[in-house]
Amino acid sequence: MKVSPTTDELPFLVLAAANALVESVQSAMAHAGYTDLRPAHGFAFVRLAGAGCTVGQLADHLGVTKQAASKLVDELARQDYVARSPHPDDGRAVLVVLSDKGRAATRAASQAATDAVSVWASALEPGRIEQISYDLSLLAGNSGVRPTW
Amino acid sequence: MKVSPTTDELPFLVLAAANALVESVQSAMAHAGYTDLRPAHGFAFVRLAGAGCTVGQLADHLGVTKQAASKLVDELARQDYVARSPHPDDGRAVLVVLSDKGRAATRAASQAATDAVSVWASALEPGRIEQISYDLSLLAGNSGVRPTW
DNA sequence: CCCTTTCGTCAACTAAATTGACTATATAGT
DNA sequence: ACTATATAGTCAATTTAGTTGACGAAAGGG
Repeated sequence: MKVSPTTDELPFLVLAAANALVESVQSAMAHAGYTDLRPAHGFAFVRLAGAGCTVGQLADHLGVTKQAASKLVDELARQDYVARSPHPDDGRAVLVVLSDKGRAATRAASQAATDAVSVWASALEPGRIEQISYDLSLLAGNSGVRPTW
Repeated sequence: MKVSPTTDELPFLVLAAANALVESVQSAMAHAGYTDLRPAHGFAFVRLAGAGCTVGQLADHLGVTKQAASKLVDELARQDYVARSPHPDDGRAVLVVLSDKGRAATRAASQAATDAVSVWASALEPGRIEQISYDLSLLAGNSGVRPTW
């Protein structure tokens, strides 16, 4: 099958764009004083926002084992970003919830991400963003946000 | 600043699209029998294709230390994907070049990536790909392809 | 020629995941 | 109600992919 030269570069562009985005958020967070948070923590916050979730659900979201998720929660709890609370419906389970500090960090990260794409969006023709969102959602399928590599 | 709901999801879409792409290539490679290669190796092949490069150049390309790159080359050499040859111009340097097997793997990976975006492209309106390439290149800036997280 | 820098590798250590084993709780079958 | 099995989470040991530090060999500039 014949493809345009552009098509060949596209995989690299998608990768590079994702990197640029994460680096931008990471840099903004570091600048805001959150030097003890890595991107993986940000991905966890996404799932924890709202009512929180169990360790197992967090593990599924991140695409790692329950043990790894448990360690991540340990870390975040030690730094006061989250708290473990007993699960109301299941005595075995642990409900992990964001603390005030955790919610503040989540807001900062979310804002940083929105800023990054806003700057980008302003460099594009109006309406292009909606197109791109739709197009990317086709490529994304049901993949999670967490890179497994 | 006010942003559309779409803008908020965009960061996740970009990440998910990148993941889907890498997973697709990885899966195709595994299916083709390359079960001993990880995405990091693929990123190395990109740089090695053509005349090859030194360990230091590879390290720069991958965004890791020279020591880490040296280990990666060890691994690839043990599996016969690359060979170390003396550098023609610099007695200290090592020129790392792809073997026949390495070139075959590189072609397979490249084809898998092209296939993935081709399938995607065929689901989009004609001409949209060129727009997306341009738009993504703005977001990508000069970021490399290798995630540092 | 030295003196300094650069290229690559060896070694030891670290970070973040894995697999395996175990306890406590929940749930299904009889 | 009682036993059997499955599930949630954690502890421990191991693996993996990277790091920092130290070094020898070759290059290059006073």
